[in-house]
Amino acid sequence: MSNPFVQRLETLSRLQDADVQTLEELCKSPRDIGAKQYVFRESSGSAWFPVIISGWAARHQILRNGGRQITRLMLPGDAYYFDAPPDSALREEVVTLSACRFVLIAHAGIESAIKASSPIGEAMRNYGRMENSILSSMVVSIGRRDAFERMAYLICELHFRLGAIEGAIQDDAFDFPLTQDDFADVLGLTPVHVNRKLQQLRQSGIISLRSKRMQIHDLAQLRRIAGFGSAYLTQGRVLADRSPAPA
Amino acid sequence: MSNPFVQRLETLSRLQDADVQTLEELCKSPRDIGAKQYVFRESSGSAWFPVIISGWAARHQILRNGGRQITRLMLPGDAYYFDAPPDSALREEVVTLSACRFVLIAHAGIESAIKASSPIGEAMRNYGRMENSILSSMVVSIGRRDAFERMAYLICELHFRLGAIEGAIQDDAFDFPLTQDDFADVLGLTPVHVNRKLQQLRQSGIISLRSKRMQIHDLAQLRRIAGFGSAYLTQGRVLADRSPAPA
DNA sequence: CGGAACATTGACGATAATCAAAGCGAGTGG
DNA sequence: CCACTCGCTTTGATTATCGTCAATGTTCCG
Repeated sequence: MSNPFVQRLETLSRLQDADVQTLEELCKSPRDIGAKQYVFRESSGSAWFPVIISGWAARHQILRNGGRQITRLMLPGDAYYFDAPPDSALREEVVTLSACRFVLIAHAGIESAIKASSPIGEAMRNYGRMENSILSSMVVSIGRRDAFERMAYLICELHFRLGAIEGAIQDDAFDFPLTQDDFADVLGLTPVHVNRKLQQLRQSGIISLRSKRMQIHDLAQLRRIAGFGSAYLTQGRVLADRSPAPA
Repeated sequence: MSNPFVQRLETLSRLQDADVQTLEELCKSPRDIGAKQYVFRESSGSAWFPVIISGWAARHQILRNGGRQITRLMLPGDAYYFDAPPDSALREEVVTLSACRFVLIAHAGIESAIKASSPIGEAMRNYGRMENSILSSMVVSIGRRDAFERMAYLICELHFRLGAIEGAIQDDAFDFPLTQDDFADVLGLTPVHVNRKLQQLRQSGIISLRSKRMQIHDLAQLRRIAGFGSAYLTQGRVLADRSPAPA
């Protein structure tokens, strides 16, 4: 089985064999770690960034009042490359949500790889685009979808993202290591509310979730509920047209 | 007055004079456009990306039910470079919120600039980092802060971002072209609720806002309310330590 | 002056949070 | 092997933040 991070970058840009070689080189000496461990924190400095090889992790922020918001679920092949710049006050942590295997890649290492090969640079920029677009969709979900739709959306997103990872999905079922507390912290809800909405999804026969295994029974309906894959573009005119925007 | 986009990139990486030259070249022939106009939409294709030179714009998504969520306020110097990849179902639009001047930069143009000069590539990656970190903080705000704190946070963020743009802030006051409807669509609230929380901020003497001009009277308190600039790192152990995470 | 867009206010309703307790299940130690 | 425990899930009762609906006011502009 090949490295999911390298595999990911291959889908994001047309890499040469030499590029793949270089990247594989950067990913050797992986480490294993249990659930609920910190992979990356302030004390790690910013000389390396983590890449998840297997298992799930999350970026999160903790607030004064003890509130916690997960800003990004990290699946195999995901990196914390586009973290806040070193001088930023905002620095997120990376925690494992299940047992994980990960590597730390030196920023210097990837920098010189980028300098040496522009497809790698392009792949990293495209990776950034992807992250950005996921983050945007989270903003939309949390900002404008109710709890039920939001949960449906996240499940759709995970199903979609895992689909790109070989062996992660079998017959619309996949491992789902999140506790309901974690789930709540992704969705911006309370665990209690998550529990209730989860029941609702189960009782509708759309999914089942038992012992950390998510089975989607009715993907089409799940997507309909979530409004997944259908960002609606407003009716309107093209660039620099001075007509008023639609209501 | 120099180009705010080039200026921005200069702060993000150590550019050579030649780099600045190249970038200025890419930014010639700006266009002017009124408020509530589309700067970028599906029909524009993805050959160019817009950069705001003056005025405010926004990236947003529209949902089936008519809901709208702004995912990013774009201030002078902001680009829509890190948009969703061309094959993504998710494509956001860019609308102006005030009269704007902007340029369209060809992706091909910036690509070759990046190929020719690695500091430009680094600057663009750092720009992506910045976007990413703002998006993350939006997720945290919308997910875990109540309406009052959230509004305070956004004002702090804008004050901070505008501070990097020369001439944008005078004595903690700045132009604020958003209607309460726009404001609501950034915050994930209803206009009515925005109105009420705005009153609350005004009556506390912390800000005033009249005729599209925001004046911050008590920045320190605003930041306290928002929890701005204080991402709390959890207590815990360093990398790959197998000790349990704190509760 | 008239109109349209925007802001404000009030009454009411609904979604989600809070508080609290009980149930379940997997791993541990006696 | 069974009781125990700890973490997680489930349920109920209550509260509150925020949304909805609707009307009135205000400002800006042609």
